[in-house]
Amino acid sequence: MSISSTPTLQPMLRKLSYWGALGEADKAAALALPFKQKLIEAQKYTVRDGDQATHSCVLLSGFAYRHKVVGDGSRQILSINMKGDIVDLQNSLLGTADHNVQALTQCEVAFIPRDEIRQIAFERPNIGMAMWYDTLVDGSIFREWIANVGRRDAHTRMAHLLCEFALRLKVAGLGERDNYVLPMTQEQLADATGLTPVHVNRTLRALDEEGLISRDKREVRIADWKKLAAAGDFQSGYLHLHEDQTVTSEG
Amino acid sequence: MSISSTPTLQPMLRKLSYWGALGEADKAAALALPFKQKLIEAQKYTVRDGDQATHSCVLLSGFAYRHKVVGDGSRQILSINMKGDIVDLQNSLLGTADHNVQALTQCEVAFIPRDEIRQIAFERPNIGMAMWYDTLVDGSIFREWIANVGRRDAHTRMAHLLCEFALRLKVAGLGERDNYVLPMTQEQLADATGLTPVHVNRTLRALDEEGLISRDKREVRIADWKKLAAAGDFQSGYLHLHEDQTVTSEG
DNA sequence: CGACACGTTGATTAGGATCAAGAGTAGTGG
DNA sequence: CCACTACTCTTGATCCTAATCAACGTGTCG
Repeated sequence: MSISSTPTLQPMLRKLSYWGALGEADKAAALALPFKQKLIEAQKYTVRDGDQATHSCVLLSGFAYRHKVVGDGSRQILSINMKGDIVDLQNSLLGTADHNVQALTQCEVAFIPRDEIRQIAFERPNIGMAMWYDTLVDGSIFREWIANVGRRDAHTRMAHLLCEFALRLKVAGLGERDNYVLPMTQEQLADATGLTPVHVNRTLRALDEEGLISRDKREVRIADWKKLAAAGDFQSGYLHLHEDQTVTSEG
Repeated sequence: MSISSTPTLQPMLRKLSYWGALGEADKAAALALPFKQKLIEAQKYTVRDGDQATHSCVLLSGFAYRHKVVGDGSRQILSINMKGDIVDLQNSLLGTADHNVQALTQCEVAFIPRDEIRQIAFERPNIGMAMWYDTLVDGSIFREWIANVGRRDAHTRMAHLLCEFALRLKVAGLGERDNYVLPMTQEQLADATGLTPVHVNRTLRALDEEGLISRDKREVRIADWKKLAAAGDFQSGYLHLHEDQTVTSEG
């Protein structure tokens, strides 16, 4: 199953270290966690709503997303996950998955047994706190998304999403704040924003025509960060990033 | 500051015990946590977006809600909290509050220092896991709310909210599943569902006229649970309740 | 009894959904 | 190598759900 020559949980460690300082012993213990690595094709599920989860998935490369399907068959995307994310720490600790996890692009995923996660979390409080913190930041982003789909109009909503991606991709080392590739179709953007694909298309065009962004395929170029952040009612506090990365209203 | 003759964190302990078995020593340690008790009047804030949080609030009685205010001034309610809830474990652990916490009714609130929470969580893994679990269930409810405001129409959305309250109030020992008092104005229901007060009013009337619920002031009576759950696309899994309380589609 | 918050209802508007169709673009197989 | 296919993106026309605007009723409390 292993793909790369030196499979490693390094991306996860990077993320955890971001949330809280870890000692050398912590880092060694985290890297020593047992895992199975798999290559997941785009569109494949790694977790399905209702599954009894026994493992957590760490994204080593690629993008994944979590979503729910409601009664009439329409889909709501709940979050986008990228390199280093411990996708689904939630599902695995809660036992029963309450949503789906699906590969957005081809992904390398490390599966870590649930019990190993629990154990290291309590044997090594620094790691435990970083993991808890990670799930709390996840929760914070969910709250922002509730406000986004609940109370912002389509134009503001899209601008907000583009700003969030910009910062998160930058922090993950996957792009520049003002220039990145969005690995999603407009249909997926629609499912993330609670809009229709047609309206996403028009909203993006509007943002483009206003000079806030420019697009080439799925590459997004942010012409004026301050203006886009203002248009998107975006304040980065909810991402709980370190100060030097909270480039919200400043250049 | 103490109000009742025997101030106690018992409601919090009840909630934590619900998520995971605690030993006698765990329970004693939890009840021995230092706290300041205050009586909070309805509409008063206990936490404001942006605050540097130093304490967690435990609701000993009454109802509170968490919300965000977006750029155009409109408000999105993120969750309703009730007796026993450790409102804002998130904000206090993350350090900076990313949303507001406001009393819905008059509340008795116990404020526990943040460091005491962290300490007990790692000294007593059972308690730590229960707290983590609690924040994870919170996250699960947020995810469901994203789907609710993002992809369900007003009728379904309201029915879903009424079902959620029914179960949560019952589990908290504050009402019957088929008959409870909803301590919210229609304006607040609107802010929870991403609708307008006028449309909430009409939607409630529609549910009433269809015979799914009946109302008297703010008392809600659910005429036919199965029908309401079906109308609300409600499946209780996301609440992560124990099996005997997952009365979703059955009687 | 007056003030005020909350609930209710009607009339009209608007933001976004839906329906429909054509234009890239990439992959596939003969 | 090119036709075929399928997916994504784009645009136009129309419809509909929920928002907005407005007014009145009801209950409560000082």
